[in-house]
Amino acid sequence: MTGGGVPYRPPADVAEALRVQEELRSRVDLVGPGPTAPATVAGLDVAYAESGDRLAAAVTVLDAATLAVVDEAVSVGRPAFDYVPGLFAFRELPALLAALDRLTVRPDLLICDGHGLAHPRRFGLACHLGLVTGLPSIGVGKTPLIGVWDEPAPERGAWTPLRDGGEVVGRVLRTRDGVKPVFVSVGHRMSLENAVDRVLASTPRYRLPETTRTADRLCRMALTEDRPAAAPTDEGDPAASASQRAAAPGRRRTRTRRM
DNA sequence: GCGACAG
DNA sequence: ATCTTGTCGC
Repeated sequence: MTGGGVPYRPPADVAEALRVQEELRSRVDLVGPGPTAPATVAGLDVAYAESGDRLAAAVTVLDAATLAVVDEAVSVGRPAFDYVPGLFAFRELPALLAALDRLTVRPDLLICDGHGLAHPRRFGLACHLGLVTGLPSIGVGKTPLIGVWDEPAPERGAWTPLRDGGEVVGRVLRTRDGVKPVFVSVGHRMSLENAVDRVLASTPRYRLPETTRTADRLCRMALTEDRPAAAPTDEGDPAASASQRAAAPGRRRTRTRRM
């Protein structure tokens, strides 16, 4: 599933990570325009354990028309890099790529949980993921990383340009009446206009795209199901036995793999 | 120099 | 990201 793009190279330190971004940024396709009527759309998200030393990455593939989940995969592992704003992708990419590798279908579009072009070096997670997979990708951030903008009108579909250093790097988009807007930017092989259309098409009811929501639920569940055995509990404690039941490694229809 | 800073 | 209590609204 990962094939088709540039090989992923894990950086050893911050200096190397910065070099990788500077080198790859020019290879991003900012023309697109990308699929206008994709058959499938994938959502990607990562959940962390409280300790912060474990994470689960999930990919869900949805029928773009019905938004029903048609495929999904998870990968459990450890953060691959320290969290540094701007270098965030190196932390989650290995796990996300492992999950993508386990899909049985190659999605037509990737909707990422994080920014694309709206990044200090114009190479956020969505760009990196698009380039490595070779797939069209969009970045949808819940909070800003860079840029200035005006508040969009309160109606769903309203937007204002997100600007940084004199250039438009994305759009601040209202996906639902009266809710906090999201930050949409191009990842790879997509036009900004089409990216916004695809985000709205995958956001029929809630603030975030259904793709992101299904992936979010999946990785959270994987983190719980794959957790080490719980400490001994009292026999008659209903709450304790309930939590054990939930954490018990039972049925698992999703392809999960430890990294 | 000081603060901000995707998840 | 994750930890958190209540609260407002459909």
